[in-house]
Amino acid sequence: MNKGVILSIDDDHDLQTVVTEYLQTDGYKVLNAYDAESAIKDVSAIKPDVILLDLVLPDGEGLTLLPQLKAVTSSGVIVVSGKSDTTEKIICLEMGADDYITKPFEMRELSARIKAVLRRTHEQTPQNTKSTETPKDEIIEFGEWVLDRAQYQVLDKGGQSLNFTTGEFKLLEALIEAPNRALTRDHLFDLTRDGNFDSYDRSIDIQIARIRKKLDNNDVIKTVRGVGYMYTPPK
Amino acid sequence: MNKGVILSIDDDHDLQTVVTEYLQTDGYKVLNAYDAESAIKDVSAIKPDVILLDLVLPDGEGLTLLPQLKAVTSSGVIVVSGKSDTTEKIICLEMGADDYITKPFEMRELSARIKAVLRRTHEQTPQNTKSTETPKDEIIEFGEWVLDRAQYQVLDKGGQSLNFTTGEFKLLEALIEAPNRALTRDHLFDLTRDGNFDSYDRSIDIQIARIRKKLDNNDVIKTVRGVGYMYTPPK
DNA sequence: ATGCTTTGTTACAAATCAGAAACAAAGTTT
DNA sequence: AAACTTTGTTTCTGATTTGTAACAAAGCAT
Repeated sequence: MNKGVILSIDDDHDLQTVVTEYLQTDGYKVLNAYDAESAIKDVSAIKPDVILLDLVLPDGEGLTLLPQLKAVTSSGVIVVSGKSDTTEKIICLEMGADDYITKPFEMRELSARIKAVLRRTHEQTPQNTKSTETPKDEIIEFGEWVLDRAQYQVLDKGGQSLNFTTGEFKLLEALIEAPNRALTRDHLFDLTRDGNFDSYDRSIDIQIARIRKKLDNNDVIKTVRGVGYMYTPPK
Repeated sequence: MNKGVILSIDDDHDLQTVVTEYLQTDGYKVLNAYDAESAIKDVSAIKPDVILLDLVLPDGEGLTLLPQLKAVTSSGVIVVSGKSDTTEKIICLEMGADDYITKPFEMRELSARIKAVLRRTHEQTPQNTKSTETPKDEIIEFGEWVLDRAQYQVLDKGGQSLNFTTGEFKLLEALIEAPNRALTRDHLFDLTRDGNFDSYDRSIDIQIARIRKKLDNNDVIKTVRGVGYMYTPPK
């Protein structure tokens, strides 16, 4: 079985080995590149289905490689980065990356993401049905607001931006993705940031308060005492 | 808070001690096993949420234990190994391990991985005590009421919330999950809170009384004299 | 019945929880 | 470096939740 061709561009040979072996047993053909120059060559030669791009490359910034790659091929690109920095993530996604994964990651997660990217990139090109269809909702409307995932923004229906910070955005997104379900602070913490949650941490509470304020103190986010918070679709 | 039950299978008693103490202060219940035989017994008896499996065990290879464990339970398994060998790691993951950690490791890392595994395994099987019923038993109807686990609420059939506190909710949930079975106060205490139950503690009684009141003094919760309480499905 | 034990009820006190505000720390931009 | 943004900490406060104590009621045995 060949599920697809993957080009892994990474300076870190150990990681390369692990990733390659795993993905091969998982049914993919895997090719390796260790620097930008050979990567570009490989890409135009073989047109892989998915490209794994580590941002730390020997011959310069991997970030500059991203647009070059997108120029030569329509492959899906998953950026691999050591930083779990959200702004970098956004930059990458804006530059055309299809997904973003931070080290250290688990092979299964990588595999799942590859599968997802493959599905998305292949959905766009099978015949000409309707190219307007998006696999995942980029925009979620709720009440008088709109959550725009493409731009990481929350807007009111007039199109006015509500100046959500990234942290606030992610938290709201996490809540909205599980409507009518009470999520613990611990869980919300997990979903929106790295690190460990300890029970005296009130930061989620604060952020909820800030979100509520920006949403005009509407009660879309209910507090579930002793548990956490819950989003309830308005109207 | 009880975040979950962990079974640590390890020959190395010193490591066991350190790990156990740390995880307990971290909010988990931790059980120990020192060889394959007792491990299997323990697993089928208690169905832990996560299993820590050290590959070096006295009575043979721990690796052969892995599939046996997966056969008896759906617990997440984290393999602990002295070798940082990648192929071994892959083998473990292919055999069904959910994660892999190499010695020496930091407690915080272990904790983070446990949390991640818990999250994943619980996403797959959300509270599946009865595996024969619907996979998502988020809502349990009983008599004229509904127990909604997603929202941590008890409602009447009209959809009106009965304002259960989280403590009351958990207690009712514990009872309902074991219908027609008398549960001791001790057990109920264990199921719903942390700390030690002492025999003069009447708090369970009080909470039962409050639940009954909110359920309109119906007799869904029967008292079993000298033992504790029992939920009997109405109608 | 008569004690004795167990459970239910009530009132009250203690503990816990979440919101708000003010402030501090960290990260960005200029 | 200075100004600004974003995020987290601390403290205070009111409200809810929970536990304790005392007593009443019910169950059980003789």
